[in-house]
Amino acid sequence: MNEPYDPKAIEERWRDFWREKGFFKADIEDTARKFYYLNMFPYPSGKLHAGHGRNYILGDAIVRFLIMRGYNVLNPMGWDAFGLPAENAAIEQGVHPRDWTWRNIEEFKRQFRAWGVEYDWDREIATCEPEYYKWTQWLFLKLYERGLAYRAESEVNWCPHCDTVLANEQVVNGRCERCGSVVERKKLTQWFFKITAYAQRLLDDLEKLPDWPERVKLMQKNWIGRSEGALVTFRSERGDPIEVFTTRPDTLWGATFLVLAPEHPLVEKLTAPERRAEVEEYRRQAARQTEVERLSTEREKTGVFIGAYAKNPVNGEEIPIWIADYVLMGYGTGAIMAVPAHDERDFQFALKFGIPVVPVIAPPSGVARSYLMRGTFQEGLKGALAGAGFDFEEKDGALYVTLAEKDRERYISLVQGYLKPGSWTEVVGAGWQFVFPDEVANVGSLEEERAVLAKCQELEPAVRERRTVAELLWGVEFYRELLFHAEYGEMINSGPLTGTPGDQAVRRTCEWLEERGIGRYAVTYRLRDWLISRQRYWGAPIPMVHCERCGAVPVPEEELPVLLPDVPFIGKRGLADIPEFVATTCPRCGGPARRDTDTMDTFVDSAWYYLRYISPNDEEKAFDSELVNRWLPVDLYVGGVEHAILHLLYSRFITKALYDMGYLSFDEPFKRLFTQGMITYPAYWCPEHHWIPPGEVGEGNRCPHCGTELQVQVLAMSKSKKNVVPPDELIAKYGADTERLYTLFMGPPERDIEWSEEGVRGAWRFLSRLWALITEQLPRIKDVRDPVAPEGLDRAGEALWKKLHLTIKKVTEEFEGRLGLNTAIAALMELTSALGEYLEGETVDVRLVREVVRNLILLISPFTPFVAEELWSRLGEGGSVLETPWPEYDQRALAAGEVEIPVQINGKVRARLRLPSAVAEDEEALQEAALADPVVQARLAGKQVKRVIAVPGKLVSIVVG
RNA sequence: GCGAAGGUGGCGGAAUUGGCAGACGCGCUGGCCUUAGGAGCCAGUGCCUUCGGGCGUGCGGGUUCGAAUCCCGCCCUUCGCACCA
Repeated sequence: MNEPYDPKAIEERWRDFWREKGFFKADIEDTARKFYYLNMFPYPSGKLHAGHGRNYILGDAIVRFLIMRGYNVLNPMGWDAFGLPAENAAIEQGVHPRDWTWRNIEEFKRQFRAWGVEYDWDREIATCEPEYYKWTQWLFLKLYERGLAYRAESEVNWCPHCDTVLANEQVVNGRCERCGSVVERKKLTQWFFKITAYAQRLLDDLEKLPDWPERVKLMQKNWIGRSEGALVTFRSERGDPIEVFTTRPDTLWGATFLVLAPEHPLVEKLTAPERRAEVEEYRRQAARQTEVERLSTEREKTGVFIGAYAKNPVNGEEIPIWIADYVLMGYGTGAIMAVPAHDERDFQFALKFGIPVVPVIAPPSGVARSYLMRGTFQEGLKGALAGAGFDFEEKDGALYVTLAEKDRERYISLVQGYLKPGSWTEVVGAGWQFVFPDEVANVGSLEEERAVLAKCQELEPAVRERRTVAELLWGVEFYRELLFHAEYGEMINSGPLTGTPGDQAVRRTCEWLEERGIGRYAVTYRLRDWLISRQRYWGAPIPMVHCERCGAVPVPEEELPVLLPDVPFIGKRGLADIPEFVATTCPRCGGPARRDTDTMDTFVDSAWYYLRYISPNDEEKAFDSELVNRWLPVDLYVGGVEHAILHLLYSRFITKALYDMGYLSFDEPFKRLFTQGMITYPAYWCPEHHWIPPGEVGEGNRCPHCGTELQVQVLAMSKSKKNVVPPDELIAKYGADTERLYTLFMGPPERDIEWSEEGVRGAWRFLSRLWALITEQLPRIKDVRDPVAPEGLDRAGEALWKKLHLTIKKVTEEFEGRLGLNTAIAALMELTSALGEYLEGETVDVRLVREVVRNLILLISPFTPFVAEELWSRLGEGGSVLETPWPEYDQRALAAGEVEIPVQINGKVRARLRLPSAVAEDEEALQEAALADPVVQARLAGKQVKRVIAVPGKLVSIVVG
């Protein structure tokens, strides 16, 4: 028996080989055939687990492929090294965050080496080093110079546990993304980056990114949240302008109240004295509320009337002003016009607080309804309705009429004649009309609404407690679904614009408003400015000084970096707890001043790091524009979807800002983006002992500590949930190649997939088989050097030869295209099996065996580089696989030989023909061959052939009667 | 609620200008080897079957010689956003 496959014996031999040979070093000056491959750099938080492999092993395989294809590959790695966990560890364990961080970095590097994952380590960067964050600070100053960094007081998201503010993006469902605490709202003076100035370009330029996943682009699009509409100025009774934003200016005539956000600055000024106490109370309550409470969707609307009125500029109506927390200060103008007839939220609010509703848009359905209460009409109406062709139902003596809008007038005049004195009915559809025996009244304005209500109440005591017409109609179930709709439609009850069709309504109204100077077309975005201040120690200090005389003064560029003070103790307030850091002198006037004690959000560090890799040791500038412009945009950027919004949007923003400043000649940093899925694994939860490592779980899913039955969930591997598989153990048991192979084989790389120990063994078995097969053949193929051509081969040989070349094609195309490396590996497994079968045949051509073995080794080397190098060196061709060109497939393999053609009869496969490809590719010959086949003939006996469809190279389909 | 992606054997998944459904791997079954095996090797493995064949890609329709793939209508799952005016 041959030497068994023993990864321990072979892997260590190659671990330093590639590095020593310099295969992964990019030639930075030569961009003729450059490829910038980039993995999102990690936060060094502890140890790598098998789940991380999804990203790094994939990247390593791609890079090895590219190197063999002859690319000059730039493939750097670094550390997103600032951040809260380092600081927390420091506070808990008394170690300096830098020491903690570097210890983790060393561990990560050891694990990369064990995996055979290689980088150009000369370009390593760590964002926590002064040599790096000096330039993060430089970036801040550049943005400040351009007016893109500013300081403002604002309501911020405050995490009480982390003692710091959070960006909107770091608040998930009202909770801190990191620790899960409920986020509070607090007013603080903070630094912001003006990303909103780039909102439109960030949105438009998504079009320039055809090689990004649609999903990611859509998420960014939603996040930016552009909406078009109009800004319209209402006026208070005293003439204060109140600007509102609306996407539905066509509903302006239906505005029956205004709502301001509780924090709106005008509230103070406008509130009537007698309403003040209640308004103040509501505002206090709103401020106290957490995001979670405020955002809970189920919540009933709340709000208070502030005792003031505003004039609707389009029709002069006086409408009440309310405050309510469903209006957000941070979006639009913080004030809305409420059109209850055409906005669901406004409708709920109006119904609850008894505010009138006036319909101003006809529903596109063109359907109207009318309800006739029992006893309100004379006998004979039913017959008349039926005779006139109206549709109605009768229930308990009441009539429910459904009519088309065009029949409205006809219906009204008919029904009016049958109403008993003192009764009425309504027609609810495109507008609401009340039909009395003596008149027809429309609800087309607030005035008319009052009049109709008054008349009804006079006639019918039972409706006297109804506050509005809407409330009255709401009492009739039959009308409810027609009282509010949010669709576009013909404008009604809208003064001069009445009759404007729905598809022109918004545009025409905007024009009309602009002509009169009442309002104008406007666009708003959901995107807010990027809050970058953090009250923490372990981050890049914001390079600003606060001087009593000069105000906020930037630290001069030549004084950078503003170093983090080297202190043994870190307080919870970060730099603000370190007096010797705070005290400084003003760079402008020389007087006493205080340093800004905020550090920057770590997303700032990672928003530009891909530029630094080009010249990581440059002491003169952040990056070398000339070289950066040649190497970027990054050709392929690979990372997790969790960064789809934050990191990627910020990086795009910073790139555009630097482009505008003239530092860059491109304005999108990442040409192609690939988001790999996560590896999941069962996680076990004990209510008392929390997360239990899967290895410790007892019989029947019991907690090893208390015996409680555990809850099992399949979740992304993560240290915090204790459901990780450590690579060290896998490598000790199976070797790194097996882990690499399984990681890439388990499924398409973009999908989330559950880790399986059995699957790992499958990969191991395959490698063992491959090893045995090749080492057995080595003695007889080692010295063979003659090339092989398909012509001289027998049938089995030709089939294998063909398989080889189809495999080369398949693997190459997966690497170059969609990265479905799982199917590439499947193809390599097939080729291996085919080789095994060939070797068991009668005649064996050693030239062909050598050719297959040689290419098999090369093709599999990106996946399993250790075993590939080992076998390659034993094959005796010399050199490394990494300096051997990637195999090219032979075109002839696509055409040569015989093919199998299925024959369908009435849609079912009834025969398979083996035909020379020349016949299979010729439509007529193919058809003839199919009809001549004995199996087919037997099937067709006694039946009439109606039609024959021969698809060259594919199949033959016969239709019989 | 809005938006997107997806639904294929016992499991992960293959197959997309419409052309042999289930590649490859796991698991399972049987056999071999072994003192033993949670190792390895070989064979089988979509379901049903009266062994002719029939049925099968979430469900129901449709287009087509032919549909996992295209069209219409539902159901379910996952993800993102969520009072955004």
